[in-house]
Amino acid sequence: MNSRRAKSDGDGDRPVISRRRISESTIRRLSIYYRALSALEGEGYHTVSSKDLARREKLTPAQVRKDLSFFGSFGTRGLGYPTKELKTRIAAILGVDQTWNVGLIGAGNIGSALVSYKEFQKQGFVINAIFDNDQRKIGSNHKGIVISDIKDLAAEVKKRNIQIVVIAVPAAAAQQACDVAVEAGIKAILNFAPINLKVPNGVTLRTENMAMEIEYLSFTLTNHMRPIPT
Amino acid sequence: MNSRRAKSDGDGDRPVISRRRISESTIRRLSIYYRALSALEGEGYHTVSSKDLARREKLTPAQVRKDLSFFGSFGTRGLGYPTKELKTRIAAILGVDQTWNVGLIGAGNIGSALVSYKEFQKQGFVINAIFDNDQRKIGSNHKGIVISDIKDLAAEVKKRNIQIVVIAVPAAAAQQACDVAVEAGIKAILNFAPINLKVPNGVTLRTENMAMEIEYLSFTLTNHMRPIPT
DNA sequence: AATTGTGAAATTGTTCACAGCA
DNA sequence: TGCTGTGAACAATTTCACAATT
Repeated sequence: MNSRRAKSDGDGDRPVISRRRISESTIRRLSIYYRALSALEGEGYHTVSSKDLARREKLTPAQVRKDLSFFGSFGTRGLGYPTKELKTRIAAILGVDQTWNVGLIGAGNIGSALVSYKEFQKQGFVINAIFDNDQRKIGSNHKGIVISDIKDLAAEVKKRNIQIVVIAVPAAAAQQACDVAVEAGIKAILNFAPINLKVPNGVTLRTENMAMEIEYLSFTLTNHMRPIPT
Repeated sequence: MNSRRAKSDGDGDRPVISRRRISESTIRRLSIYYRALSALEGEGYHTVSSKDLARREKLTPAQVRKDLSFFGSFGTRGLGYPTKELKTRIAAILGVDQTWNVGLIGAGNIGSALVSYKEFQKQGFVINAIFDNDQRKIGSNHKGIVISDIKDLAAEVKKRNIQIVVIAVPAAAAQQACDVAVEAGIKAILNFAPINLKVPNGVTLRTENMAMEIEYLSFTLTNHMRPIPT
């Protein structure tokens, strides 16, 4: 049943997920499936086929099945996937079946927007600490969260068991903020500054570069191109 | 020197850029090179090699050369690329050598943050219209830009020659906002709502999904994985 | 001596196509 | 019959490796 052939991945044992390295695109699509399943569940579908998911998200059915197959066999031949259960499984794979404590560095425009961003909260990402280096902001209260001095980051990370740090400071200050987070033992960083940060091995960094996306649009407009299907 | 050699798109001749389809990843990296070159120029480098660029952005030299080669031969063997000129060339390719008029739909948290986002302005993306459907917001002034009723979007698009629309409304309202933009003739849309929007052929849509990025982090933390190099 | 530009090779990712099951 | 799960075929992307050039 569980076609999981435990595999060794270098040396020791290796988990569930593996033998083959899961690609970044597969993980991204898992997020997509998760959101689609939430919607489908709300629409009353008890069962969903790879075709349904594919049509809804503009992918191919084979792609959906292949992605899911890396993690196990969740479907029933002839029937499809049980909506609710598949959603639960994907939530477990993505780790959104738990709460993550998130620290935010930077209480500026983007930072403020993120504190109110519903989608984070809905998925269990709870911002419970905000850091800044502006003395005028420190000590003040933002949506019920006190803004701390970035100097106290390590202490707060420990005290509040913060696992993820979001960087929302200007580009010039971003590497320093990143270093502070790494120094405090953080292993996952989401960066909104338009700059390539350096992190040591073992720390996962994702950079959300909004300028890059709008430049892509400008490229297609400039070159009269048909959009490259995403 | 607008090096844009007009091209027909389907049968006839094909431009500079092309004959081979430029991949999305190449375009993204062009944005990266552009930013790196701006920095290098500021640091006083007159010349830069593919190796320099690669090291700086954690890519391979071959990748840099291959990407650039799709658009022409900008370098000198033995020497490298002229920093300033390469930057100018890439700016022309990306279309950031001109000003783009951007309309923003949604005057909420994310929308407000975008209006103040320096990186957009720096690259020539000027938000000069804001739309909302909340009567309390309409008519008020946000950073010098009057908030208009979304009903007037088509008229404003025409009047202000708006070429790009940014959607920053809740997921439930996003498709409708998108339809309005498409109806007004917009060909490039940047969407911040966590939902897969439908657009007709000929319209380029990019979706910036912040939840997806943080879920990726949660995945790596959950699975004790080494980060997949980006 | 150094570095580009680029075919060819290697790798990675996607789609096909079909056996296996419900 | 319908749809999953998956190896094999195919396609796209990246890296290699080297001739060309300064």
